[in-house]
Amino acid sequence: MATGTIPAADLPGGLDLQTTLESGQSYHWRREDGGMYEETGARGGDGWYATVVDGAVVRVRQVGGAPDGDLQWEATTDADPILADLLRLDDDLPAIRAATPEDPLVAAAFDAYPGLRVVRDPPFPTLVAFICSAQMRVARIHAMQRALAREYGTSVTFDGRTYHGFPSAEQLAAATEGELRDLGLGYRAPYVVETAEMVADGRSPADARGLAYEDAREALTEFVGVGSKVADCVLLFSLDYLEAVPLDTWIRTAIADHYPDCDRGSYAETSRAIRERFGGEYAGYAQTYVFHHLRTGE
DNA sequence: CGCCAGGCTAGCG
DNA sequence: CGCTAGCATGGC
Repeated sequence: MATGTIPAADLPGGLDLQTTLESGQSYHWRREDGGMYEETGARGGDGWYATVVDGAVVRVRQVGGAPDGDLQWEATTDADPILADLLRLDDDLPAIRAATPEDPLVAAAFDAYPGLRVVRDPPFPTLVAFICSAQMRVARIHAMQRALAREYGTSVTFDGRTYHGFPSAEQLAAATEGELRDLGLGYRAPYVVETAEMVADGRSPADARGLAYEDAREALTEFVGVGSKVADCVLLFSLDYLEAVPLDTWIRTAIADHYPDCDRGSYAETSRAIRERFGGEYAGYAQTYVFHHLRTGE
């Protein structure tokens, strides 16, 4: 078993591991202390989180408190580069904030969650998770992804425990709509099966990389169950488009309450307006802070 | 019981 | 183009 420590105090802006993993952007980590990602879950901070990437198990926790406490990890391989990638540890949070126009809501959101980072999750699992996210609460999206991993993913044993990787497109394409409905996916079940089949046939969501932002969003909507909002989530939380601002119910409420002039009617035009209001290049970062701030009730 | 949750698709004008 | 009905499920 490989182990290591990453001093979060050395990262620009630090890291809040729990908030980053439980703020509704990533659905591929599990808290090992039995926590269920309850919306009002206890904020311990000393719990382990685990994920499986390319067959490797990675377990990590933060000791000493966020945002400066050390990250301790245990894994089947060297997890330093994996964690740097998944948690975007190279992002310079103070520089990102400095590039974001400060208004009262944005300032309050940044102040409330120092060390919150946007994640960089693998493309296919992210695509499936956000197809499942339609009209669904965060805790239940987590439950769906756990069920998919348990039923269709490859199991890995590490340190005496069994972990389940998220299923590949081929594994998920072998599922039937009825099976996924039985797992509680509801009307999203056929979307997931059809998109898995598309990816198994060679069309990866990662192919959107390299396209201009709005072209990339259009390209992703070719997958079944993927509209503008889900496409923006995949672009922001997996494909490095930090300017993407997913317009979900919370952000639409924020626009109505705080930026009414940004409501231009259509998704595309409202998206442009709020993206500009949030400073363009890192607008998705501001969106992530505001989303979490509003959703946790302030 | 009604309402809501990180919306999308198909079908219409 | 834009607009809307219908769609599953569980928690409060």
